[in-house]
Amino acid sequence: MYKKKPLLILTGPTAVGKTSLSIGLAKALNGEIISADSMQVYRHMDIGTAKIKKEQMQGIPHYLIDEYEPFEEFNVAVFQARCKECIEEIHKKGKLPILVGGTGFYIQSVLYSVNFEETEADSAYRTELTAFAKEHGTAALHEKLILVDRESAETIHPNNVKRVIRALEYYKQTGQKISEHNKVQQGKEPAYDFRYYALTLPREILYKRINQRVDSMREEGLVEEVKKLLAMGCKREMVSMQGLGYKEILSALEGEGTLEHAFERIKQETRHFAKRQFTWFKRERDVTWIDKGQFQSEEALLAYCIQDWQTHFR
RNA sequence: GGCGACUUAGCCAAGUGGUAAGGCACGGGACUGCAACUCCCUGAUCACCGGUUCAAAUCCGAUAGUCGCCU
Repeated sequence: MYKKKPLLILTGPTAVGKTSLSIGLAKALNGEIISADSMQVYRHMDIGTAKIKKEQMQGIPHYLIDEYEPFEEFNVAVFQARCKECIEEIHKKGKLPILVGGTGFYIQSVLYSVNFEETEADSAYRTELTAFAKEHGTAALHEKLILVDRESAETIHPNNVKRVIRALEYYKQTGQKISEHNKVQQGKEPAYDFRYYALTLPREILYKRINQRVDSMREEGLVEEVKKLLAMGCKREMVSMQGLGYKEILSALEGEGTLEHAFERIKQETRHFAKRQFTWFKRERDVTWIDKGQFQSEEALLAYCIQDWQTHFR
């Protein structure tokens, strides 16, 4: 029995096979799926995000997929709020919410209930600081941070302009140090009876799968998809267009290099992304690793997961 | 068979006498409102042998491999 509300989390690097496993889990455990993916929330971005298709869902309800337009703003705070709503809704139905996706940052935000309420993105201030960094250099920007929040300044590398700006923004809006805020948030305990599964595969196999996936994206018409997005008015600067596969095709279409080259880059950068995901999940506490390579078949893998879940929350 | 060029880390590539730039890849790491983002860290003794020199990746000779041209 559960002491708190149950939550099953399934993650892992891109292209390990989260999607297919998630369907099996949902069916077996009477669950519904919430996507924890920063790109699949956008409509019209199907091929490049390897979004699950309607048929594949097999009737299992999916949340946070196709919920926003590519030009809408979406971020962790929005995700967290929406995700919590979905979890509640699913619980109300007496079903198990299954959070599936590769955006570790998003998963963290809901599992540990990181508090985002107080502040809001201040785009004017952000652009102002970005311009400042461009003019006076990253070191000068970093010095501003040293003045208000020495601790953050020590952790954030001066070249990491984005993070430096966020820390400054936080200070401007709240009058407090983001390092203090983070310290408080880090100590939080999960509000759920959860299991946090991270699927993994040997590097070489994963990389091969990534390459194949990118090839099939090309065959399925990723280029056409990007052209459509362009026709809809999507611009390079939009967060959605920074997605892997989109930014590369976009720049090829705008005359920077060939499509051939673009697809090579997509493969390369997807591998890098997978590596970053490993780094993230490795240091995340409470993760249960599941090496897919250990199992003879999908079924065996699924059976193992189901059993693990049930032995923890019988 | 002859002539010529080339041979620097997994790849690309600077360096032409004073003790090995850089880029990419691989690997590792950070990350608490842009996160599929952004950022950080990490490698060689210069094909091989011999010689010249206080000192050679850099000069000379031999060997091997690669490429080009010639008969």
